[in-house]
Amino acid sequence: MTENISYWLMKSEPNVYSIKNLEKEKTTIWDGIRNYQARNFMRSMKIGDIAFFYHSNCKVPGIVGLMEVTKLNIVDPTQFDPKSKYFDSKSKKEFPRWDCVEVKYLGEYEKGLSLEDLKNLYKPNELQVVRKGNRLSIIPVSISTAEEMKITLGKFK
DNA sequence: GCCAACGTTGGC
DNA sequence: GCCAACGTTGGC
Repeated sequence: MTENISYWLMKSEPNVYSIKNLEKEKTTIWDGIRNYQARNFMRSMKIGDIAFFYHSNCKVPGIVGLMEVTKLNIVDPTQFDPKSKYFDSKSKKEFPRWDCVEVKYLGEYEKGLSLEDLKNLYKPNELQVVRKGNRLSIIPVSISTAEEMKITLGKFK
């Protein structure tokens, strides 16, 4: 029963929220997304979808782990919290602007794939994250690329 | 710290 | 609706 699964890549800065944080928490809501394209990708996710956990803005950026989408359409609470850096004064409770998904920890890879590895393996049209200047924090990954990457990534720790 | 590549905002 | 100015992301 894998025919309807979509694959994604989700970035997080490890000094903000790393794969170790997710390992401890087991699940998390992917809050703080303030980009419409990224939000819309989350809206098109389905339960059971698989996402690669990517560490960005760090010494060795790259894929470090794997997650599964477990809940959809969660209103992002940080948009209503004036103390949060993600507070959005224009978002109304009746019409929340930002929503997200919950994801579950599946594992951290023994080796992972650095951005440098990914650039050697894939062309920009095969994997958006290797495209120069790509700033989108949630991007779709094609089934063929994703399945190949899973094989290359190998075992969890 | 620099800067390329965007996305957003707001004046007109 | 255009576009300049500004802000942010994120690799390097």
